Amino acid sequence: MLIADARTSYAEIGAKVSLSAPAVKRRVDRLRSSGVIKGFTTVIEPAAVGWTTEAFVELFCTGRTTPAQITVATRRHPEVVGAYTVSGQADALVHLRAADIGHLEQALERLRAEPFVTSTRSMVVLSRLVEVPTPVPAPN
Amino acid sequence: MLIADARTSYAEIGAKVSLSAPAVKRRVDRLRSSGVIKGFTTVIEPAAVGWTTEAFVELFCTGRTTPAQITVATRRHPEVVGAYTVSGQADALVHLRAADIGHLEQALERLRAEPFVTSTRSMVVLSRLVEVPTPVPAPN
DNA sequence: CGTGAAAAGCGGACTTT
DNA sequence: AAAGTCCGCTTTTCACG
Repeated sequence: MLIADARTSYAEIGAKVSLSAPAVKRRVDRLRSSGVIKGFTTVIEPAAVGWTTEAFVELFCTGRTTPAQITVATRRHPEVVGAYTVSGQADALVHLRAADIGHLEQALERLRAEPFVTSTRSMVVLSRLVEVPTPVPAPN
Repeated sequence: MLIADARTSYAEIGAKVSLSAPAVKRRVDRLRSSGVIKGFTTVIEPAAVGWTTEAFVELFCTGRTTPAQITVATRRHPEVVGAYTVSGQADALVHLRAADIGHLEQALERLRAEPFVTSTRSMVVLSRLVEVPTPVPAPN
């Protein structure tokens, strides 16, 4: 219920699971401190705040590039909203969000300038078909 | 502030921006109805709920495959947490989350069985380096 | 947009199971 | 160890100016 709406009251959750509001709060607190719940966020429509362009970029890196290096490098670029080391030909996959194509090009140029990047392969997103904010665990 | 913590009180936000709590609520309500704010969610650690494997899969499709077709097909698979039509060799990029490699293999098999899929190219995620839940608009 | 007031929700302390 | 109850305090949400 908190995935569907992070502002759901403890009493309302309690009504669904037959628990008192304080009991629900204690459980949520426990989920937070045990790291299951990482936090509560707001889902924004990127286009509504001027971010209309999105791309996935495969990174090909020099022989001894560590994941840590890629992490610190990609974090420097505000356009990076996701980065993963992957199996396959590429070493990493980077998810970029930019204001427009010009901005994307510029961000990509900066990314390619990183010393360990040997080449890249870009996929510009034409349309977002599906995007689940949080993976919902299968209900029992 | 609601991106950083969706449960921040209106009074606290108001203190930061010099506005009364009701004024903040009215603005948030307006952002919701205008579609800027799509909702409030909880960020879960997938591994904590048993989803330890992740992959990005490029989809190569038959000549006349529509985005709508890909949308309905991918939505049928609960492992799909993201899907995008893209420029480049591939027609679409699909983000999958599964319990383990076996589950991922099975999900991939099901995806490949879709009639319009001619071939796929998978990148299994080795480690998640960066993941921003919501793209934070640059502060002025 | 601010104010003030009513209703709802939160988060302790304490008791019970 | 975890749930329930009680209760003061905060937050939400409304009507009004």
